[in-house]
Amino acid sequence: MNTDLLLKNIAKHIQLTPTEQAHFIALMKPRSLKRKEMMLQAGEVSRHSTFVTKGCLRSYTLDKNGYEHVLAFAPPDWWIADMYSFISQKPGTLYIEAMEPTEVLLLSKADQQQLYGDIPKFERFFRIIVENAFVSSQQRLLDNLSLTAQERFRIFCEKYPSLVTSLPRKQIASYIGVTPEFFSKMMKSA
Amino acid sequence: MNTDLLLKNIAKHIQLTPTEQAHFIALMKPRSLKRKEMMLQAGEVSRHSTFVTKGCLRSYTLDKNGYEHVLAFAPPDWWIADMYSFISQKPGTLYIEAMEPTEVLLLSKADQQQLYGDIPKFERFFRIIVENAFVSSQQRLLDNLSLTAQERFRIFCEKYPSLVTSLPRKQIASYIGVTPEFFSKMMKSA
DNA sequence: CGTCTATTTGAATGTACTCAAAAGCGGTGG
DNA sequence: CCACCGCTTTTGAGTACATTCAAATAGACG
Repeated sequence: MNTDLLLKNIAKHIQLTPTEQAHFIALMKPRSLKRKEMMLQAGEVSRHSTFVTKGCLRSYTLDKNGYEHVLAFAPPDWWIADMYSFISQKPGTLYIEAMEPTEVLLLSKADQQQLYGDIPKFERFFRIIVENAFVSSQQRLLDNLSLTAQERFRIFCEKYPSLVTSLPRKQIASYIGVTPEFFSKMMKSA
Repeated sequence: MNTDLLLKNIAKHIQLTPTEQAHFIALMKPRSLKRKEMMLQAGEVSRHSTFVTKGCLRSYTLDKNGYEHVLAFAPPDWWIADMYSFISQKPGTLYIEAMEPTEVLLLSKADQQQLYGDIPKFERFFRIIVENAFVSSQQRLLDNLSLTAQERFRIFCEKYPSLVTSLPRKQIASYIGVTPEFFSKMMKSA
């Protein structure tokens, strides 16, 4: 299992001793997912923080008309969860699905809480991760309020250059908040 | 200055000893703002976390056409900041303005960092605050992607019942992402 | 009380959606 | 490795939700 990527991800924000590294890694449980396999379904309780080492996950909701709305993509080196469900331990509203064969490392809620108490540096690490996620989410919200679909797509291209070429257009359309039909027309005229 | 509200706000998530409480309160600097007074301008660096004890703040951006887009309202018992600027200590994009005579308590970035090291419970407190803010932000993003203006307004009414009656409709319109003109028409037909 | 801002109203416009159907592409099994 | 099937992408016509601009009215703060 690819723990190098994870340790480097963590080293961006906190420094761990070799012992702490080993202790932490021992808590991470690997899991492989097939293409289209579900990590989490709406209605379930999210019991883990998930770190992606290979492939790609996406989280989305279904609206009352049955349409999907993509909340996030998680390529390698990203953390993902249904944060609402994870912190409240109540049934969530998100689906998390593998878009291709994917490998993840799972940290259980209990182990994560334990880690916060044992090694406060980890509380700092996850605080920083969530702060950054919050900033991104707010920026995306403002982009949705103030920009056209065309401009939101341009920003998506800048922010996720590798995903632009690898993801189905339908998924990108959903992320930026337009229908696949409109996205197709937009691409032609641009 | 109203430190009771602040101590109760904190007690929702962590327990402090009387000494810790006193130490913390000593770091909070009070400030009064007049109606329409700016706490922060776009282009400035956000140097404090702000806790509102009276009145109401709002954060917003200006788009390239000069239109305002409200990111957040902060009535009493709420924390607010330009999180991007606060964590990066770079010039931000948000304006934070008092909507009415407002009283706040300010915690400087330096003092907050110090607090994280001295009393790890505070790192936990702010982690939890940001986690909740992140969940709200994501939910609002999904609402903007999947609901009509009508439905977003209904959700706003449920979530901020006190603000619905006290805020100018123009501000609510901006928050839910429609023009004041359309908001007016929507209210008539509903 | 006066002025400035918020709100309403109306008409014309635009951006993006819905529905339907054809064309293209890719994964999976034989 | 190929062919088929299913899903993605495209295309077109009609429609809806929301915007823009202009102007009248109402309301609130100093």
